[in-house]
Amino acid sequence: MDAATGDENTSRYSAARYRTPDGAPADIVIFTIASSTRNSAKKSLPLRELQVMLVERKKWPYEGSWALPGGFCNENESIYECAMRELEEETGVGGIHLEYFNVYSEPGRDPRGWMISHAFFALVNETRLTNRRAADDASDVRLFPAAEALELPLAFDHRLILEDALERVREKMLTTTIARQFLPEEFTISELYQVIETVVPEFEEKNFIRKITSTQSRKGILEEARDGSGERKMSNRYSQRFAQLYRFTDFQPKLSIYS
Amino acid sequence: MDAATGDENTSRYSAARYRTPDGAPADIVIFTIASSTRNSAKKSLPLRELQVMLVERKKWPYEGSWALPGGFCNENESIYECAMRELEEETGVGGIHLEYFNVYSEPGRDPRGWMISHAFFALVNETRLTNRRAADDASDVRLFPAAEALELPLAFDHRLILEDALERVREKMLTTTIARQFLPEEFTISELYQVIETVVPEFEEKNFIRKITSTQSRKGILEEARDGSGERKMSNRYSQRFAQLYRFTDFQPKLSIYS
DNA sequence: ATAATAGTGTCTATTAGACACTATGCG
DNA sequence: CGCATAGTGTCTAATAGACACTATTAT
Repeated sequence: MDAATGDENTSRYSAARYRTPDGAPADIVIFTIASSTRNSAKKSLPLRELQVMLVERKKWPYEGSWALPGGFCNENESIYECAMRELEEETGVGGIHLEYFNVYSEPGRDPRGWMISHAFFALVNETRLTNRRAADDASDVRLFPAAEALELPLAFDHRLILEDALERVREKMLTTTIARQFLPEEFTISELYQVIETVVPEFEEKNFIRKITSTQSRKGILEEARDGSGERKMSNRYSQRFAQLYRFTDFQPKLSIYS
Repeated sequence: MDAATGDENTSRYSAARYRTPDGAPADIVIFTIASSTRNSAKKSLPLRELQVMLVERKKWPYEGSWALPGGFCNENESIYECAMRELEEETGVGGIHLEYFNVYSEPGRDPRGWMISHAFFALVNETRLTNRRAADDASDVRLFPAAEALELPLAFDHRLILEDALERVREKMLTTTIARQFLPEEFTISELYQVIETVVPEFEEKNFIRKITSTQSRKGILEEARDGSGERKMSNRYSQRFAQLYRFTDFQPKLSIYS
């Protein structure tokens, strides 16, 4: 029941009579995939690495530590709006895939008081981040390789939050089409494969092209990119031979263990 | 960043300087499947119905309305512990599958003030609820058919929470083995099918027995129940002919759209 | 020619999916 | 016998999965 207990003698609830939380922060785990071109003689696929955005704290507590971006919710906004606002304020990134995934409420998790934190994750194409970072040159905001971030002494319970976010993103990567968040509108099968592999290292599908293109049950999620005159669009960005470009459809497959 | 903005002049954060939430409630959506025997001449499968537990509010606000069970979090417990405690206090049910699924924070959702509510769902075998309800005869706690509950003028935004919970449970029913929460340890394929159907009305698998028993990719989740001497256990609870009993294994299949 | 990626041919065992059929046991 | 559930036979088309093979093209 959405009511406090123990106020038998009055008809009206008053928050003043109870110990209430000292704040409702949102923390945001921003993932991106950084690409770096291999210096090989021939054209080749870039090296890709999963990275996460951290900010350096300027104040007590955890002054000087790296932390997830985030901030406190105001009374006139929802937690989701709070997360969007803070993301925009701290990274300049807006209008992106932002997903709520967990609450963190262990007593003592924040030395400032009783703070129940709400965690979101976001997947951002690296171009949107690099542009922004170049713009305001914020030296206290940095991208870290995910593996490296997990080794840092992060502020609060942000290491736990990051671990949970990673687990969730890996699951989502395989069960939904969020891979599109890391990819351009049109992409090659190799790029898609690489993105999945970058987020989920144990992912392996031999004959991936076969499955993705010719399997009845899966092919609904992708379609061949075509130009105005209906010709199939190709790219030789990463290879000598031209490769078919694909795009995600709006179809979201429903998975079931009872198939 | 997990810190409030605008306190440049002090090194220490103080919650007293900010507007803070007036409470952090947890709301719990308790689902059960009620079985009722059909009065037919022969043995037959029971009728099953998805039900949800509601409590009648005794106080302002929404006095007299039906609401989800729940209550306020204390400073010395996590939201999860709060939900477990409230569930135990209000229904006597403990040690069950309880899962966090969303936060509700729209400004104005609670007339008592700024309340950010945390929603859990629980799946409970009906025997655990009927026993309990018989015990304390709480007339202000009732099970409603899910469809009926959605038509009631529920307190707060509990209708929205219930809708979201239903959606989540339906998804989970098809992608995880939570069906086990509604079933006895050992069950027949028909029972399993019926449970899935009850929660997800559009579920339909012809040849369900075939798939569940002989499909390589799916058969890992179930195993035949056997007695001490290795004989296969059968049941004629619902039919003249004996049916094989099954049990869930500990295997949780990993689903993927890229299969 | 070679590197690096893109894509095809071909084979076998397994699966999906349909639908009709048999099995059980009791009132 | 007929009811209600349990389960099998049999067929076809589709699929998975492996592996070797060919294709493309700038350097």
